[in-house]
Amino acid sequence: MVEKTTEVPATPGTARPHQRGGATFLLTQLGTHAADRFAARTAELGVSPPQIGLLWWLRQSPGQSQQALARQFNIQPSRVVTFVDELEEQGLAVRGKDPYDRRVRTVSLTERGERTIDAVGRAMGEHEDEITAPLSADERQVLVELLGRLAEHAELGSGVHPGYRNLSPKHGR
Amino acid sequence: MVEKTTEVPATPGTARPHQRGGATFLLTQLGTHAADRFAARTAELGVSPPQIGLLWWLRQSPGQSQQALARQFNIQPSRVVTFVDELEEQGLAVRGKDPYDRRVRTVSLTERGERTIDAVGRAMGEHEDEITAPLSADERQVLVELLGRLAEHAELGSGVHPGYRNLSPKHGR
DNA sequence: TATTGTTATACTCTATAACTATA
DNA sequence: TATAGTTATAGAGTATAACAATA
Repeated sequence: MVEKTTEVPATPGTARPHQRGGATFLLTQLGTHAADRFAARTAELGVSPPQIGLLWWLRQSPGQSQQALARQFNIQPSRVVTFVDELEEQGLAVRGKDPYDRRVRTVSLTERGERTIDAVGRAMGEHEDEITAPLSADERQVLVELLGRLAEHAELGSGVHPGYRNLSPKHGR
Repeated sequence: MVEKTTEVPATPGTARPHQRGGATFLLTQLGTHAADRFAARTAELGVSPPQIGLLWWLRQSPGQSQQALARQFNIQPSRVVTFVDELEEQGLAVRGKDPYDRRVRTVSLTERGERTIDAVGRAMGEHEDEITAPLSADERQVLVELLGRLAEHAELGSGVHPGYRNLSPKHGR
């Protein structure tokens, strides 16, 4: 797969009845919007949000094995293979060999991958500015503080990626 | 399809690099979490979030044609057929005939559908309380005010359902 | 000819299970 | 026997197109 669709898939799971006002409704609405806009912005750089997650992690922890990546993002090893295949085809990452264990394939960024993730970092800054544009600096700080307390209460780890959740322990049904 | 999985599907579109602090990251994280919890809570009532959207709308606007529902939620008419099929199988809604146009099938709630959507309404209240538990009443008001301004700036309509977005005008790719 | 509802088909994404090569 | 990587298969979910009945 050389190209990859970068739109956020239709997620009926986030549907909600018509109701304004509630903080949770606004959170769902804005969270979806923010993810959409981020995907649209970074699509111009040729990378999708899940790819970005991997690139970001590889920049600070290069040479990881694919198993380590699967554990880090809590996804199936077979998905890692697909993602890394894509990144290699796009020239953003390369697989290497572990000299001590010939089973493992290490993954590192190429120079182009470095440049791309740098550009993504700049896009993230612009994205943050775009989303929080109507707020003053003080108000942004208040918002971050309130949202941070909600996240802490929800026990969302600081580095938890909603897109990489493991769906195995299904609820309901 | 008698039963329906109610988990939020894996949405790599919401993935984000490891970064705390940013308001947009928190919004995505919390929005996803809120949608997950809502789906888990209402799964006990036997309905999924997209079904809830339809039931909610049908309560206040009963007897809608399926075409009207498709326009209202900005989804394909064929999806409406599937959703209404499910609701009928679960005994939550019934199709009727339009006496003036024999092509259209109207959709209305059954008594059981009414009771279910009432229960969903109560669950929404509990859900709101759960998510905003760590905030005082004043703080909740501030949060809603700030989020409301972000939503207004993003031009998100008050009744826009992120889960029912039409994906046709694709961006990127 | 256009519209409503429906069915059929294809495509994407993902989870699971098999398979290989090493250890 | 266990583990890393890979490939193959199957299952949701959804978009698109084709179709029948009616206007």
